[in-house]
Amino acid sequence: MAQNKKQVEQITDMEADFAQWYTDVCKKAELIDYSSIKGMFIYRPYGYAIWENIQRILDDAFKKTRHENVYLPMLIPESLLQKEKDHVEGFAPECAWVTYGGGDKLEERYCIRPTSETLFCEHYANIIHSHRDLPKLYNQWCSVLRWEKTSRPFLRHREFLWQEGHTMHATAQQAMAETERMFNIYADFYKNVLAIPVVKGRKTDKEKFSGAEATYTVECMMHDRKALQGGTSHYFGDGFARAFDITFTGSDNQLHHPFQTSWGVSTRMIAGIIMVHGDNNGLVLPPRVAPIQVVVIPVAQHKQGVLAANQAVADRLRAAGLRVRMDDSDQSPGWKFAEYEMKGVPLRLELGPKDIEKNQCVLVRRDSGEKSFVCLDGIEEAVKTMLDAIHEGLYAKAARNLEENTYACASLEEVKEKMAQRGGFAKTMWCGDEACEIRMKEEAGVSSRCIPLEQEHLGDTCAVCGKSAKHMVYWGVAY
RNA sequence: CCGGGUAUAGCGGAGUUGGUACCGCGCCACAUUUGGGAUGUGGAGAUCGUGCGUUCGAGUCGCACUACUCGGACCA
Repeated sequence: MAQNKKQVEQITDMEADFAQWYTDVCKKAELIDYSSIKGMFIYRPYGYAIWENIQRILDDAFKKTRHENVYLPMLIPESLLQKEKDHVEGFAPECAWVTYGGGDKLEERYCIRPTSETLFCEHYANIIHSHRDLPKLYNQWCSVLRWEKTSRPFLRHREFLWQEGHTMHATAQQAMAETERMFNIYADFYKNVLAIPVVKGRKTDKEKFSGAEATYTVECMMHDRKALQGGTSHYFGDGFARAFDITFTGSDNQLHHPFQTSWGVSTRMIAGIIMVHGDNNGLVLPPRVAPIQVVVIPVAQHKQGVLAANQAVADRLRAAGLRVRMDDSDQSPGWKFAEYEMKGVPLRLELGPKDIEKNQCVLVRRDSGEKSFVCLDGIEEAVKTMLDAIHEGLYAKAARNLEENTYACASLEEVKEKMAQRGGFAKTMWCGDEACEIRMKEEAGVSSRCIPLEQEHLGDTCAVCGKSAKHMVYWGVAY
């Protein structure tokens, strides 16, 4: 049987070519397919199911914090987009435009939304009149379009799926609290659902969202030690409210501008899952978003009673609330083992005649390959316990990668040298000057990832210019 | 957007000095199998990425375009 190994579609080793490994996993785990337009990807059922699980869990969290879902138009008139100067400068270069309606050229062209701040503002201006109308806590699940020059599955699409929360508040303090609250929901989601450790921090002015006063970010480290921005939460102050003339009458009977936030995560999260947890056998999915948590594989399924026994176990696990697939197709067991490993199913349950005799089954963990014989009595609890253990194991492994590849540097020279050797995150002191940030990019090839909330005192002077330091900053090469 | 590479059946490849295409896997049928990608026999599947051009004749030569891919620049 081993001789047939070469007949199987292989995944490039990540050590040999990480980018190629990533592309192979996306295609071979059947997450994605290409369409005929560059950067426009097809989310296949297995890939989309991951997104559905992410959506469901996040949406529950949003609802618990009293957010409401809405749906706004996909087209934005050019004049509306241009109302906030920084915002339009940030997004106009990558907009796609609709210029014809039917056979007629339009009087004004419409941008296909790259993000919906302007639409939300236009709407909020109509519906917010009194302090009693606040806060407004809206969220939208939709796709957005940005005409990217280069594209890669999940990492950079021209059209991608996301959620964008847009909220309005009576005071700056309330808006700031909302920015932090959603930021924390993202960080918790990464840890508790995706098993991905994050660095929580604030973006520098250079890196923050076009039009925002402050941008908070969760930064993740991939297996190749490059950074991926996992989600952002923005505080807008009242800048947009002023630009869009949104006002409300306060309890003091005076007219005020409300304060605003926006926050979002996208299908890019899936890229993070792949590159944090995956290995040379393919995808490794964290159990809480895995479309299939347990795959049940009958062994010697032609034999009397085997299928029925497998069906019974699968039914019991489903009844216990688990996502289960039983594969009774006529492929050989070995083929199925390899197939579901490539697809990253966290746990495999094998059940054959010998097991049935002993009232047991075989459980095999995807993350470690560890195999154990487990009694069928109480199998539901055993499986749940093991899925939790897998989650913890994945998190611990990713946390180790993050920790081992984050290091302090005292000078630009040191950042340059260490970054070339090992990548990862370099942490240094920084004066707060954009010029130093630009030099860091030009000479060491890294951008500032964030100013971590948890600051460390590494010294008194900026690693670039030697002037008095204001913050400790993380630097890295980002996707 | 800049630079390198690639495009032949679902996938991976071969295709000579230009003559309408071959192999392995996969797919379909049947039989034997079934605890790590099973075996045999038979069968189906391609206007060679798209468009122009050269030629009696183009998978093969030329030009353009598109897409993929790697690197860089740009960008949330």
